[in-house]
Amino acid sequence: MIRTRFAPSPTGYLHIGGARTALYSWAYARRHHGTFILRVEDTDLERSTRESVQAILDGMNWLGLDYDEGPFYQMERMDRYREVVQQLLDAGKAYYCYASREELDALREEQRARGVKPRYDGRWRPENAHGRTPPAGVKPVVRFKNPIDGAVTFNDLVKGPITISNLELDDLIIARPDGTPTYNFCVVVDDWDMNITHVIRGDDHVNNTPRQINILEALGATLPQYAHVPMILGADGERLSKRHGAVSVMQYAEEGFLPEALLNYLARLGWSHGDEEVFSMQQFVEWFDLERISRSAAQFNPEKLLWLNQQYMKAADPQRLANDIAPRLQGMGVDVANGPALHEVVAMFQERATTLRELAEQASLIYRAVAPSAEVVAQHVSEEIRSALRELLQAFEAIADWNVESVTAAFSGVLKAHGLKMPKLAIPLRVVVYGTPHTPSLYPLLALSGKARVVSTLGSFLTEL
RNA sequence: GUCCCUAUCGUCUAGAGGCCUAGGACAUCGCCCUUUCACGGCGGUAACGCGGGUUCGACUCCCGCUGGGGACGCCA
Repeated sequence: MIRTRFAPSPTGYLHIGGARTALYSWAYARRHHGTFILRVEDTDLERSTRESVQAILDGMNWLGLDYDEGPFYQMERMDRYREVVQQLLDAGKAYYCYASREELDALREEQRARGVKPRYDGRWRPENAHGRTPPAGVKPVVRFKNPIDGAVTFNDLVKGPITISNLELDDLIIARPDGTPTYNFCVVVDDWDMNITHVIRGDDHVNNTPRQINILEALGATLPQYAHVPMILGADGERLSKRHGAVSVMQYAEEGFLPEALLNYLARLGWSHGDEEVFSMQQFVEWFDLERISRSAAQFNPEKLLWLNQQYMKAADPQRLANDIAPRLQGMGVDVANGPALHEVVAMFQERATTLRELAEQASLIYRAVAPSAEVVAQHVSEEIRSALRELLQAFEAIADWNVESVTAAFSGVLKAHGLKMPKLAIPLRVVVYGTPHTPSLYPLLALSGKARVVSTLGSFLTEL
């Protein structure tokens, strides 16, 4: 039975790198009918916040990444960690270290200056410290007794075999003077207790893996399989940060991206199934395979995400999109009640918008008049056109049954009377009624807008001057 | 600095020694469609980092170099 987990620390928002890791972990469990667990690593009291926990939960929820167990919180498992620390101490696999921070800082500095890797030198290891008496009044940390020779090799499911010599490792601190456990230790105990079979996590944990394996072995635990997925870089190839724009998943929600589009993009960023580009989560789960994850970091490409989002927007059910943008329109102060049904408006605009935000803005034109700027008017509406528009207004006013046919007939009549080609009159009319020369196909648009709206906007424009 | 990982168009990638005249997608450029803007259709530009091996034959395997990323906390 496959058991995977996503273990974020609540020190910020769910960012897209974390979201992709969660997605892969989730998909792997789903693919194999296993269990997906959410675990919140909140042992850093300085930086962990309730808001961050909520933000992560919101992000997972918005993406539809549902978990079968959890969320578990490490802060609630303190007793268990202390118990295991004691177990290691009793077994002689961990020991107390009295070295002060200053002492360790000096050691590190000296090692760095010598051009070697900074490591704890094992000065309080029992075999080195015999006869030495602990300094009075110092509360010790607990260190894990890492093997001093040999090497740790594990077969990473995405990167292949990785070997790290124990010479590179040192005796890491597993408990602070106050007894609280540290990260690498909590992870080990949790993965062990939760029977995690596949640890799927970010690339930045590769170097932690041999340490964790050594502890797991000291505990006599069965080792999980590891799969380290590469990082996501910003569009400039640098590590993703705030200055790259949106890094939080919920920010994409606000900007009007569809969760399935983001999911599809993230799935395809660093993983592939032949030439497939647009696919549902159901298909993704069927295809997903850790071996197909690429081994190097990928750059985030906002343009492609936008394109994908548009693909999903075009294919989406208009009613669903209408529900999605209704709150946005309300927020913009647009009253939809007195106009045509929102889903009909959406159907007319959905293939022209790349995001829900854009769709809302475009749809709003149907419900409220936006006066064109004087510049735009000057550019598109000449005196000659103005007289044609007056005639058009009269023709429109005369229409009893306002629909595509009657609007077309009225418009064509004026066109013919003035010897004008379609765009000559269509563009000025767009500008006057909708405030912009760029709109969907004119006749259906006018028909949908309704006689009252068209006639009043056109009428007030013509009487203003 | 030390260790680990990594390397195909600008970007995401396909490629499991001959199928490669290196394919797809985004972006970009051009043409078509057209009632504007989009959508859509067609086409173009564009890549195997470098040097050594191995082999009859390397994008594919090995080594080195270089580039990129990561780790080296009483953070997670």
